[in-house]
Amino acid sequence: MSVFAAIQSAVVKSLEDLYQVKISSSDFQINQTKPEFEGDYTVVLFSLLKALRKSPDALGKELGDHLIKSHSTLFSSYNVIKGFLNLSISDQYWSGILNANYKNEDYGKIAGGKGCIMVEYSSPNTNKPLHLGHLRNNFLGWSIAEILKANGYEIVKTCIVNDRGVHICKSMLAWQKFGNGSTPESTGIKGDHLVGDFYVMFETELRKQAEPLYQKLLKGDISEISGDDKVKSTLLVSKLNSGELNSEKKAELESEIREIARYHTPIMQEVREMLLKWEQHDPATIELWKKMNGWVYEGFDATYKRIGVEFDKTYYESNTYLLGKKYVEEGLGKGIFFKKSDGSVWIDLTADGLDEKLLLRKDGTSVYITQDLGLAKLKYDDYHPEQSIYVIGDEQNYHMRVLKLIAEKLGLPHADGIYHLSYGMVELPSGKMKSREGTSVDADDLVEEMILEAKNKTAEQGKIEGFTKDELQNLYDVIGLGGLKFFLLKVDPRKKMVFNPAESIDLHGFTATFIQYAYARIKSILRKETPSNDFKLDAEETLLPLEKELIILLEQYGSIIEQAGKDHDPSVIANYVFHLAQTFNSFYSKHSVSQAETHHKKELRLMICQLTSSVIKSSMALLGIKVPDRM
RNA sequence: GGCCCCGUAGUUCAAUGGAUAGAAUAGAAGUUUCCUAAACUUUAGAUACAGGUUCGAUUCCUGUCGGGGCUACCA
Repeated sequence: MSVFAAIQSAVVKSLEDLYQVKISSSDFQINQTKPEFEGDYTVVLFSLLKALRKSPDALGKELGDHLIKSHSTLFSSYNVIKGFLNLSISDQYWSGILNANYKNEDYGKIAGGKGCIMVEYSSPNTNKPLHLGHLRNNFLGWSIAEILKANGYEIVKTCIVNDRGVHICKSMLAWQKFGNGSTPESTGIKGDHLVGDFYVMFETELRKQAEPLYQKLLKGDISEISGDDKVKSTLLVSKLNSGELNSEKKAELESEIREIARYHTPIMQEVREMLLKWEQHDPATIELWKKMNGWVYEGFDATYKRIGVEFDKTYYESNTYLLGKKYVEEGLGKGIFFKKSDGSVWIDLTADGLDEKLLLRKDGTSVYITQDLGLAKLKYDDYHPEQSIYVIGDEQNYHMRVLKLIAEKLGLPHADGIYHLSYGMVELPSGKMKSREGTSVDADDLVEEMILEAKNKTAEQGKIEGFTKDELQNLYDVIGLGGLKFFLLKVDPRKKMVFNPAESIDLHGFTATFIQYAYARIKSILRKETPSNDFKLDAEETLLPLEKELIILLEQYGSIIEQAGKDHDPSVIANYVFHLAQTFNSFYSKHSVSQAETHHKKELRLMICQLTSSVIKSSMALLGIKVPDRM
C-alpha cells in the first residue's frame, strides 16, 4: 500500500473512532506538505468541518493526536495551521520502504493480468516520408503502450497503413511522367523520400496547371470545368466580387475556388483514372503500386528501427477499406441511417450536436468513416481488447467523436472501448508546418541532427576516454534520440506544442540528457560499491532532508505510473523523473556516499542510489528512452 | 455562421478547488584540493480582461478580447 493510501485509511479509521462517522477517503484531500511547513503530507480539513461541526483547530488537534496514538509506526508528529493538518511520517517508515524495495528492478510496476488494450499509432500515408508530427505520434503511442503495460495490461501495438487512395496515385503518376525509371538503387535515395519527391513533383505540376484555370474562373470563364462545380464556381466568384468582405473571408473564398481549379486540371483527371484502374485491379497499376509502396516500406522500416519503434500487428488499408459496408445495410435496417434520393447514405447526428455525416457515396463506394467502422470491428475480432486507443491528432477530434457515436448507435460491442488519444499539433516558431508548402521538418533529418549534436557536445565534454567506437556511437544515439523523445513527450499530449530546433538540441535543464547524466553519476558510484546489507535506522539517527526527499519521491513512483496510465499521459512520467534527477543532483552535491559520515549512512545512501538508478532507468524506458552507464 | 480547444515569468512548459502559483531557459551573482561542473547554490521575473459560485478559483460558470482546430460524396 502506498503511503498516500495508508494515510487515507488511517484518517478514515480515526474519524470513525473519534466521532462514529463513516467518512470516505474521497471526502477529504491529502496533499504533499509545502516545503515551507513542517511535515510530509497534509490533510486538508475544510471539507470535513461542516459535517463534524468542529473548528479547524479542534478537529486538527483531535485528529492529529489520535493518528499519532493509533498509527505510531506511520506518524511521528503533526502540526495544525489554519485548516491544514500537517503530518510527519516517521523516519523508520521511510527507511522501511527503502529496505523493502531497493533490490526490486520492477519496483512500481503492477503485475499483469488486467486484460488487453490495443494501441494504434503511427499510421502513415505511403506517399511521403515521416515528419516531425509523426514523431510525436510514434513516441506517444510507444510510450503510452509501455505505461499501460506497466499498469498490468497486455498490449497490442498496431498500425494502420494508409497504402491506397488518391495521394498514392499522385506519387505514382508523377513517377510515370517524370521518373525515367528511377529507383532507390539508381538514385541512392531512401525509398520513402524518393516517393515523397515524386509527390512534391506532382504538386508542382498540379499548381502549374491549376493557376491559369483559377485565373479564368475568377474572370467568370467556366468553360473548362464540368458538373456541379460550374454553378458552385460562379456562385463563389460572384460572392467574392460582391465587395464588403474582410481579407480572411476573401482568402477563404479564393481557396475554395482554387480547389475547384485544382480538381479540374488534366493531371487530376489522370489521377482519378489511375485510382479507378487500381480499384479495378488493373495489373500494370497494381504492379507499380506494389513496387513504389515497397520502396516506402523499406524506408519506413529503417526509420522505425532508428527511432526504436515497432508494431505487433500491421493493418493495411488496401485490405480493410471495403470492410464496414455491411454496417450500412445494418444501420439502414435499424433506421439509424437514411438514404437520400441520389442513393447516398447518411446518418443524422444533429440531435447530438453534430451534423449529418455521409457513410456511402452515391456511387456506392465507402468513405473513411465507413472503413473505420469496419476496421474497429476487425480489431475487436482479432484481439477482443477491452480498450482500443487511437493515437491521432486533434484535427480529427470531430471524426473520432462521430466514429464512436455511430459505433454506439449501432450497438457494436467494442464501441465503449474506443478511446481517442488526441494530441496537439507540433508547430515551429515560425508557425504551422505545412507539407504542401515544404515547411515540415523531416523525421530522418531531425534524428540525424540530434545525434550529430550529441556527438559534438560529447566531444566538448572530453570524458570519452576508454570508450570503444561502438560504445561511442551508441552513446550518441542514446543522447540524441533520448533528447528528441523527451522533448516531444515532456508536455501534455493534448496540448499543441512549439518545436524550437535550437531548444530541442539543448542538453541542459528539463531534458533527457540531464536525467541521463544523473543516472551515469549514480552508476559511477555503484560500480565501485553496492549496498552490502539492509539498512536499519538507529533510534537516535534521523534522515537528512535530501535523503528523505528522495525516498519520498521514490515511494511515489507506483502512483505516478498509475496516474500516467489513467490519464494516458507520458508527460506525468517525464515530469516525475526529471524531478527525481534534480533532487538526486542536489543530494549528490551536498552529501558524499563513499565518504559518508558513518557506515550506516553509507549503506543508506548506497541503497538510495540503487533504487534511484532503477527508477530512473525504468521511467525513462516508459518513455522509450535509454540511459547510459557512462557519459 | 455552427461545434470544439487554448490564453500562466521575456520564452518553453507545470500546478486531483487548497497554504506565499512551481520548473526550465534567457538575465544577474557565486561554487571544483572531495563519488562525473552535461552539475550545484543564490537572485529577479507571470495567472489576458470583467463579473459570478465557494470558507478558498490558474482550475468551475457567464461575458469580452486574443489565438488555433473542425465544419468535403479527401484520407
